[in-house]
Amino acid sequence: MLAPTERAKAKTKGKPTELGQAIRRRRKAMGLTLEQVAKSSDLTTGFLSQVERGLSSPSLTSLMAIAAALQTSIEQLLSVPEVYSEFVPKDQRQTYSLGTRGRFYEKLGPGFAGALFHPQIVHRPAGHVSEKMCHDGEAFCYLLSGQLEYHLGKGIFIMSPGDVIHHDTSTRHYSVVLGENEAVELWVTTSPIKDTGPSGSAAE
Amino acid sequence: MLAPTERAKAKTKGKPTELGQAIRRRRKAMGLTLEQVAKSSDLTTGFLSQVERGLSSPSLTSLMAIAAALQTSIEQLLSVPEVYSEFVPKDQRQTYSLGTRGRFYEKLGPGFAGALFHPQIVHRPAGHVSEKMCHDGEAFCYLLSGQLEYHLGKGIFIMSPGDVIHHDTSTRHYSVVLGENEAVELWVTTSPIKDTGPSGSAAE
DNA sequence: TAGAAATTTTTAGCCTCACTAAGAAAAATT
DNA sequence: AATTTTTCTTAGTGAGGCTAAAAATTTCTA
Repeated sequence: MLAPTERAKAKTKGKPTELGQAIRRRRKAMGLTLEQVAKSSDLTTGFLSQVERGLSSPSLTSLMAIAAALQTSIEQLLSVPEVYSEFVPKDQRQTYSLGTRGRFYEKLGPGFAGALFHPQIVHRPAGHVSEKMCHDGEAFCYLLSGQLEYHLGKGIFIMSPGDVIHHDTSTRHYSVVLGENEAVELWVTTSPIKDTGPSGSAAE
Repeated sequence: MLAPTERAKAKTKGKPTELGQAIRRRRKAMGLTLEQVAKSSDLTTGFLSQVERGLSSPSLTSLMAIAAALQTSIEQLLSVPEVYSEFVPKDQRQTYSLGTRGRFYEKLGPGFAGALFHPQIVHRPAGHVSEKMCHDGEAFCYLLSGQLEYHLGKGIFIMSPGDVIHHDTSTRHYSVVLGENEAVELWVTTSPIKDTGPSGSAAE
């Protein structure tokens, strides 16, 4: 157990430094001086300089003011997007098979660092029932082919190709593949696929 | 100009209260006591109680510890998603026409409050050239039909149906519809469509 | 290229508040 | 109803969030 002063010092390390870099990056991208941001955020140039160089950590309220001055959000500043893009032609998708009754994933690129979106295409055979799920995040699904019975909270939807569904994943949800054909689903979720994919496998 | 003490007081209002509620909501959802979270985050129950009730604002470092103890992220705690979901069958998509050379949008539902995703389907005629864009955010595109020449930073990609591209929108980007047929694109972006859609219209 | 102007960094310091420990009160359990 | 658990309250500390002013560095201009 750290002594109080040492504990406080230890807690200063880490994220604030990346935050400072993100703030400077954003400020320069917008062509603003420290003085301009200081004025907009009602802080001083000296403090902003220290924040950007990781020598000081802003309070949440000051961080909000800085984000507003930079016309961005705290979320954007806290996650440091690096310019990394990937184009994935159809024939270069990576395929993952979980060996559970013919269901497999096509992961659509690794995504750039800090990306919010985690896209994938899921193939499921007729009759497949997904695990009932409920977790923080957001999911968007576009049905490419097949037929789904989608259970979302108390609601039940029959999905056909071209249909979409977009919901907060904290609502309990699961789906069943209807008919004689496999279902092909395009998913964009906020959680990495491996952890919480649109369907789990444990209950199957 | 506020006096120093008044200024500090004024800066305490706002977000921290919503943050406190989010923290309590998350903690209760996980069935944890203040004691357990306090232990995991190396803070005291007294402080957490005050944070949850908006009487204190945690430093960024403490907020990180709290988020870790709650197995979530700062981003999740700072944005309070409300449960609102919508299923959109194919034949119920709302269509928006901008009257610019046959391009039109099919907006895929309004999205629930606080949603990060803004999905839409865009139809563009052969030869269409989008505006060159560069703005904060993230975009994912799945090409449903047609052919695109996608310019992303210094890179140029020819997209065919089933191809995807996922990038940070701060990289300059635009696209051209190739061939004799229209292009149909499924987009999921972090910005509302009306503001910064996958293609603008001003330059056309 | 030198000097002026703009911008950023440094320094010293204040005082508020982030956070604690301990006890009281409230809620839950037995 | 008594006990245990959980949350809230209180008093207080000290460090760091943030300032003002000066110094250093960078950029711009003639």
